[in-house]
Amino acid sequence: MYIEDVADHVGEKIEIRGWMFNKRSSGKIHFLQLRDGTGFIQAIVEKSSVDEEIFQIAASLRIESSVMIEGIIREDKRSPYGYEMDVKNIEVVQIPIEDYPISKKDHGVDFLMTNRHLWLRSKKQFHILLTRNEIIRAVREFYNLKKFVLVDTPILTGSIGECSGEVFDIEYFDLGKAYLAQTGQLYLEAAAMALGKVFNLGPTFRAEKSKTRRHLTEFWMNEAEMAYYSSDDNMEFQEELVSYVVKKVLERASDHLMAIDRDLKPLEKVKAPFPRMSYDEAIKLLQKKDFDIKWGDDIGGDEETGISEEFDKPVMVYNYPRNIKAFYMQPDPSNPEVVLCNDMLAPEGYGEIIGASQRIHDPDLLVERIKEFNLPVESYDWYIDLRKHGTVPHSGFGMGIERLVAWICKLDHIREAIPFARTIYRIHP
RNA sequence: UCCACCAUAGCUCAAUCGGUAGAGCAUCCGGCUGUUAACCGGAGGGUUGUAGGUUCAAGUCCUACUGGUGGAGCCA
Repeated sequence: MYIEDVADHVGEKIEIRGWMFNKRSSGKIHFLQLRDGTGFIQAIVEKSSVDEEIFQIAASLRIESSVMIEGIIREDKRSPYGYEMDVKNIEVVQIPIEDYPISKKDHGVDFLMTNRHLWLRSKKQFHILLTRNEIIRAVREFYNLKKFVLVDTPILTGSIGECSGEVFDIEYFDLGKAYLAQTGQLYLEAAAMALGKVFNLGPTFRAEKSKTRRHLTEFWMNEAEMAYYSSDDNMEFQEELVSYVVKKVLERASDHLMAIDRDLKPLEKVKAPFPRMSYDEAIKLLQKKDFDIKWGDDIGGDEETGISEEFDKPVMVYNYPRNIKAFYMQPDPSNPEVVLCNDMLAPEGYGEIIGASQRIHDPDLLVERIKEFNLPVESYDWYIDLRKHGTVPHSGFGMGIERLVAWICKLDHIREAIPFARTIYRIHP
């Protein structure tokens, strides 16, 4: 029997198997706070209504004792959970052999991350992880609904993906260096030519020495690639995806969000269509707001916030200068200085959650651009080859799962959006 | 890689101008039949990150190092 189901068993004697995360005692009564992974409940042990032996066992329980407790479920308005259990029997699995390091008072970031394996048991982390679970479920659901095919892209790669940032490398038998994937995009482009509309969802790795609340060295990304999609089709699809995910999370996880004091009102406004703003317009807006920025500069974190605070929905900034974007992005036919791309900026200061573009489909242009970026043409042989066999315009994007979770849960830092965060100076636990 | 900040009890923090190291929580003992980070009384718990320097005297000032945190660049 799980705690989430107790409402259906009022008046019955049931057994809960879990952990005691807190205890309060008053000499002749113990209040045991229990957790079993599905919820929380308070179990009452009264000296006058149980055997002396059971009462003594309750007295001996320490924080995080693992227990199997039998009792009768009762509705009770005094309980924050609405239900309580009158204990009849306690079977101890283990009484902890060391003090539990995570106390009821505040802790620092360093200490909590060092104890991440235990920190996961805390209430806030419980609610965040269950919300993450619903977010990922909704993402997968949306792609299935839209008849996309899941294509799992490799994590070990030979050539370097975007060749932008730093990569992790490892020795790969007699073949020299292999690299941990920074993106599955190139592989999804190949798959889109076979299957039309494809997506992936998996870990990606960036060895950049970023130390901010928005960066991890290992993070989960959802990427999609659609044959015959223009940049406009791409943007329309992204706003549908994000609207769907937020809607489903509100349906299925609003209890978790409220438990961590997430105000639901801003999320309820997240419905397609989203506002769109060209890079040109964004620069003008930022200049009007006294940012020190000119046409051709990239839009940084503070600037992103400057733009997104103008709207109460995610905003899509499109068509950036070609020089500050990746080599594979399709130039705008009406203005070759910009490329057909877009970033989606989440509201409430959370910044970029999606990076997207239409990809170059012309083989000659692609080679030209690879050379322009001083990249080794040889390592892109199969990528270029795709353009020689029935090439078509196509578009796609990557969405950062942890950034999505951080925004939806309104977290201060992305490290709480993933069970075991990998940051530049931390790989343990 | 660069910039800024932090390091004192198991945890979170205090310690005035450089002058004998403190509190809450946790732990242990005792009390309490409705507690909600329970509460009340008592006890134990310290080479102030490491190494050097200035000084009659350093947790406090200076230098280096180590570890951590936030940010820039880069990105999801």
